[in-house]
Amino acid sequence: MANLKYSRQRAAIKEYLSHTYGHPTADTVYLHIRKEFPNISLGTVYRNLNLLADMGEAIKISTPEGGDRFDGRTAPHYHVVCSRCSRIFDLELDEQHIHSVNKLANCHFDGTITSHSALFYGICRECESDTPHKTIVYKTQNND
Amino acid sequence: MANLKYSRQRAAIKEYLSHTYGHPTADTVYLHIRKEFPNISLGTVYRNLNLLADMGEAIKISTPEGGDRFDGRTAPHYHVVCSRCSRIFDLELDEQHIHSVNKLANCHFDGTITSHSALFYGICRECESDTPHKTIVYKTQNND
DNA sequence: ACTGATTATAATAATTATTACTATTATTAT
DNA sequence: ATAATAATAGTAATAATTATTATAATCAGT
Repeated sequence: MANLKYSRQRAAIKEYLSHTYGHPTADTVYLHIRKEFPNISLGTVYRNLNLLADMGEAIKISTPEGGDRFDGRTAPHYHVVCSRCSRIFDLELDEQHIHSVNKLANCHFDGTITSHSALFYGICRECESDTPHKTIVYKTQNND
Repeated sequence: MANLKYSRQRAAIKEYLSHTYGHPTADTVYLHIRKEFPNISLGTVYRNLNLLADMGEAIKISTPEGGDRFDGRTAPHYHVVCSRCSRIFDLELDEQHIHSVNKLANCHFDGTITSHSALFYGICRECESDTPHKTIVYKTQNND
């Protein structure tokens, strides 16, 4: 197996991830780390983000729109993506609930389930406030 | 508003989606539809898959590895991706459970939650049985 | 059925997101 | 300090998806 060697770039990326709550894309991480390492390359950012995710020191979030996002908070938790502003928020749920869902899923699957991720869709408070009089389409049953 | 016009290509795509359980990628759909429409273009497949998803007549599934997948089964349900063969399976769960999770999430989010998707990770029965020497399945696999 | 308006298509080009390659540099064990 | 090895920057390449455009299919009104 490849032996892991320390690098200041990776340390900076991990440090940045652990202090931001914005669930940044690789490109966003790149733009921030460049302040400290002006010559860092985007490939290095990608490699280290994936490395951290593989080691369980970060989480990779895939959404139907846009590129993958990364989260330095590794304790199991869910995410909400706002359908208006596309920002991603943490959902504060009992961790016990997440484990029980894994168990429940295991009972209904022919194989072995190890983990899961959940992505919720909705409108964040800020976006709700921005357009208070707009018809809320997502709550109607029929679309026309 | 854009008026939707019938197209035989879109009808064939929807028909194919509703009869396959393989959660195909756009490329897989393309390869199948080409049997009936040898001149169909991949762009047409993408446009119609996204159109169907936007209309709620299909579901788009994003996974950390590989391209998006599509599912003609629109009733709320979860998915399991096998970490070995990368195939995606439906998870048979009580639909009531899915609704209750939305409610629970709403109580813990500052905003309004409308829906969610969940992707489980694990090993399918087939891969569990096959032990060490497993065929490598690439992300562009053709499964139906 | 014919005509015109509009949408969809095929073919291709372009874009976006990500990974691969390689010569050089940084880290670490001896 | 030296040597071995992993990581990096810079760049090229790939994969997935979207945009463009001229032509064809659909459909509403005669």
